[in-house]
Amino acid sequence: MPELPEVEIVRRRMHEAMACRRIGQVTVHDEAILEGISSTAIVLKLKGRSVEEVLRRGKQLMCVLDDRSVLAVHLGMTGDVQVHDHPLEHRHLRFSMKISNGTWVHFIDQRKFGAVGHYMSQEALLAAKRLGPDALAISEKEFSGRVSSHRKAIKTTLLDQSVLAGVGNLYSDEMLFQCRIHPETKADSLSSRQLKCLHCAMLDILQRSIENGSDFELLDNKYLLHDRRSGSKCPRCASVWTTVSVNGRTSFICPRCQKVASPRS
DNA sequence: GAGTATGTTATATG
DNA sequence: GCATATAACATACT
Repeated sequence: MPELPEVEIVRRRMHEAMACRRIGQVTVHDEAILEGISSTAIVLKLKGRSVEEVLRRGKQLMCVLDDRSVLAVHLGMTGDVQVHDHPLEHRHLRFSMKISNGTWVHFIDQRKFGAVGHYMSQEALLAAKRLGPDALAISEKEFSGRVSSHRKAIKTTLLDQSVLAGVGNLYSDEMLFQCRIHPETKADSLSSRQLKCLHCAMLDILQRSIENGSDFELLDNKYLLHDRRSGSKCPRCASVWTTVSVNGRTSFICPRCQKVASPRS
């Protein structure tokens, strides 16, 4: 589930549940999801602290505590955070916190690519993870500058969280489709018009997805994500989607609308 | 069994 | 050391 819009939805849920409240009991159900810290150590860091706010940079969630340190939560491929008024029995439950108003915040993650950690400050976290500017906050000028400074494929560049943070496999496909750019086009060969189009398409699809609760069925059918399945068709020219592997990730493209723009050298 | 999955990162290569 | 490419991580499903 989680690219920027899904993570933003989780952030709002966590902020609502935790902001201006105190963390009580902390339970690590599976130590494998902790990054660089032991169960006992993270419990000591969190228990009794109050949460000031829950922030997000790209796909990284950050609970800012009253000592300025940060509880970092990353959803990985299959992570989710649920708020309940009770403890939870769940096969994939990895981490839980009881909050001072009596609710519980539960981190669930089937595949365990997600992570929970603790950092001395937001800056320490952002530096350690080498996260670029957030995709919703980056200006067109900065987007164009950063993206076009790489010579690898545009798709790979958009997925590189140190270039900009938040875009994943599905949303990058959408942006490239909207702008009719082939995912293997070299990033540094894009025109300023194409870069501008990508920035615009990025904001559009990310914002729309947040508003829709990231339910792709609610998107207009001009979007690839509305029906991103093999066998279905490009809404512009009715060609059947093709898939191509870029950087080891499956990419959906329209074979007619998204031609390879740069000759391979 | 093979292939695939919305993410990140360690390791290899040039 | 840097930019880029690829494998690996854990688990479930088709």
